Amino acid sequence: MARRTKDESAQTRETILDAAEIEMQARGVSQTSLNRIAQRAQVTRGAIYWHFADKRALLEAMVARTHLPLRDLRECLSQHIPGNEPLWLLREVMRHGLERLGNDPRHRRVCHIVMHRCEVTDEGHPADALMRAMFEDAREVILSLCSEIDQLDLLHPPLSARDASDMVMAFVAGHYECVLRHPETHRADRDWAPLVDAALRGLITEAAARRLAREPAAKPRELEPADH
Amino acid sequence: MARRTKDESAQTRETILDAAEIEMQARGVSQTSLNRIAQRAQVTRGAIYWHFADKRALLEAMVARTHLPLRDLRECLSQHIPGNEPLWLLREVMRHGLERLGNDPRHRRVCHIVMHRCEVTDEGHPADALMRAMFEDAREVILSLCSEIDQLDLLHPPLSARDASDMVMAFVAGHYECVLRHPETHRADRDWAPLVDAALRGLITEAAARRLAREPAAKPRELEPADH
DNA sequence: AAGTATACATACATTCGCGTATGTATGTTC
DNA sequence: GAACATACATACGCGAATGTATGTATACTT
Repeated sequence: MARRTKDESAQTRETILDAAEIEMQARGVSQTSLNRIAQRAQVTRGAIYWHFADKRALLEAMVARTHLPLRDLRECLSQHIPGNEPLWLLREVMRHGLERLGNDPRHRRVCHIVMHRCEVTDEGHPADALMRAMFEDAREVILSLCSEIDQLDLLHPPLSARDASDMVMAFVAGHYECVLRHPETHRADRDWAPLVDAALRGLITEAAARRLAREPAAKPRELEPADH
Repeated sequence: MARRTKDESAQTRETILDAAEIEMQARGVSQTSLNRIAQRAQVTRGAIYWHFADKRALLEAMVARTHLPLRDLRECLSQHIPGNEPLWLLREVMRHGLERLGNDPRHRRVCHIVMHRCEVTDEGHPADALMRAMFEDAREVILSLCSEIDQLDLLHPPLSARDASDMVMAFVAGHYECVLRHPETHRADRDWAPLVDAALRGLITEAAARRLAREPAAKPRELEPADH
């Protein structure tokens, strides 16, 4: 068989990406041959080389398919925070970032691959560049929120906005690490709210913490995962 | 040349491990051929196969060379905590775990390799088993400390000992992640004390937090990195 | 209805790294 | 000092994965 219709071709492309996700999650990127991916996708390597230049491009497409810039998340969430207060916004961003681990299996798989199933080299792996882009994107949003919080004098001394940002980044990254690498002991579908509150509580003044505890944030509507 | 003396042989072994550390950190485990390691160590692959069964065994030896069980760290630190109070002990464990990133370059390199330069497969990479062992070892110590803290009624409601343990693990893992993966923005030689205090502050009651703030823990003597 | 571009499948050449088998010179033992 | 074990170096065979070149049937264009 050959020359399917355009829709079917696009479908083939998705099938290949799905197969790559599953195989790479199980065996690691470098241990997953294009042949294995082709077999799972019920095609030959020829099809893969038709749609993607090489394994690197395949990986990039895989990540791009699920990548939701945090900037957009902030935009979206900010519409649901009364008064747009940065502390409440930050709480929602953190909570949503962690809940996505349990809600969005594709995000979870891709993060798993990019974080643990893929070697980083000094010349820069394809996925590494994307990791860094995502990290920088998140850091920019979080640092700006922390700066706003700092300007409201809500940070617990002697913490700076930069310190708070580092803490939040490490908090999220650490829980991603635990959940993805040790799923048997760390479940993703837990209630993250108490942990987010505990993390924030350490960063802000006692007064701010008490206000935060009194006002459990309004739950925003569910966000649809980025389809692109 | 052949048949060096026993000391020289041991020296060769160390040289190979050093070379493996450097190469694997730069290129990733699977992208580092034994040939490259041999070249850097000024030997041939024959020498490597004499000292190690295969690449897996080489990696294991590399990790074993720097692995310091957290259990031992706790033992060691507990001698310097007056009254052996679990909250202060936990603070020292966290602080020391992070400071080791800046102090012990070998530990830092090996952690970098095991966390980011090495693919995890489902059947279990050699380094993965060691990662899990280290993680479990740390979790056991930290969870037991959190349980003690919980029994003293120092945990902020509604947190359980398990919650607190998860938070501490994520805190440390997250900062390891940030420092190792993004060294240009996250330095390891910073002062970790304020961040450790902030993390703990969110986990414990306000009263306990105030007591902790009043008593900056006695700095224990430096620990020598695990040799052998 | 014919021609062309598309969407693959098939076949081939090349490279590369691993493991092992074997060679060899030197320390060590008796 | 002869025999043996050690600590490597050298050489070989192998499989596996990659990239490319080519074949081919079908959709789309005119």
